[in-house]
Amino acid sequence: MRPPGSARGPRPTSVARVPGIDYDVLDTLLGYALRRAQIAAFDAFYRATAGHGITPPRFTALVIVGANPGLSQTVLGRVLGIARSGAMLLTDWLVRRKLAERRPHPEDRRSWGLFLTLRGESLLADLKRTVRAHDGQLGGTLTETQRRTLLRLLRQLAE
Amino acid sequence: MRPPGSARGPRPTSVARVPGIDYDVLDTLLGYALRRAQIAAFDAFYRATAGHGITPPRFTALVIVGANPGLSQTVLGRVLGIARSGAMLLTDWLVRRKLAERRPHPEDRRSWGLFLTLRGESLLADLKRTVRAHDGQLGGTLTETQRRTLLRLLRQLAE
DNA sequence: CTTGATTGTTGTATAGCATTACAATCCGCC
DNA sequence: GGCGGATTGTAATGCTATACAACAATCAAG
Repeated sequence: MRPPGSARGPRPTSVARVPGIDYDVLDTLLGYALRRAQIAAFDAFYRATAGHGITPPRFTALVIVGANPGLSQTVLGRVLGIARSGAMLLTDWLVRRKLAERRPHPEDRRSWGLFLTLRGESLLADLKRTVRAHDGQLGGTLTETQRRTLLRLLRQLAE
Repeated sequence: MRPPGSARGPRPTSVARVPGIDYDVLDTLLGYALRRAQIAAFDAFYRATAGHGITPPRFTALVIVGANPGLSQTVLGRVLGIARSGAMLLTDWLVRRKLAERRPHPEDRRSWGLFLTLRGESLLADLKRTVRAHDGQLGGTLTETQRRTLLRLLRQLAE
């Protein structure tokens, strides 16, 4: 049984193929291959951040706030592709964990500037290391060249 | 206002990069590139299936049932990587839309065999065409060779 | 025939969003 | 300088897609 408030994070979905099943057209679709690959990536991410309650959007938020101190919640939401209300909930979570803080924006009294706390900086540094390590292992069977090719093609795909 | 039961499907998340933002380490992570690419792929899928209320898992379910008639809900769940209860809800949706039906399994009175209806077969044929077309356009700027390379690398990544 | 596993089902809970509405504030224009 | 429209954060509400646990019916193995 899971204590409701504990840092647990989501459970990774299985990526294993079921033997004896015909996957038909799915095997020719980029979209489906992307989904499977992303499940594997999520699995690696989950292992890297186990126990911290960190999810991909939360990690992204930490990185973005860390690299762009003082940005507003609205901008954070746009970066993450979520609504303002969602960006606020996400920020609430970071603030509650004392990883980030809202400071009054010097030039706009409607908005906050977001900053990492020392604790946030430190956690982010740790996370960057482990996430990068697990992301590297992700292409376990991929050579460094293949990895770079994949990265380039993915980026090109997303325009 | 959305009529609750209408076929509407989820809204695609934006994939656009926000100018003036430093994405820091994210740009070196396969996991992040995968996420962005998948958003683009989902967008293409959404356009392909607009108005049918079809989501990726539903499409996958249609394809799998179509190519493996008579399979059970439990197996369908395993293929999709979801719990049995979820597979049941998904099946309920297909049955309600008269796209699939449950027939008593000849050898196991606990389970159902899943089959597409004629309507399901026909919709699936349509969907395969449009989804494949949009999936092809997905790599708009990708050459056919690049597309095949990407597919191969993605498959290798997911083992 | 009994014991343990499996299947579908139901009920309950949760996370993660969206949508809408609102007050405070900003900005451009008269 | 003041007014109207846009923008910001926030709150309230709701939905969707999942999970998990518990249950009866059924199967399978000894």
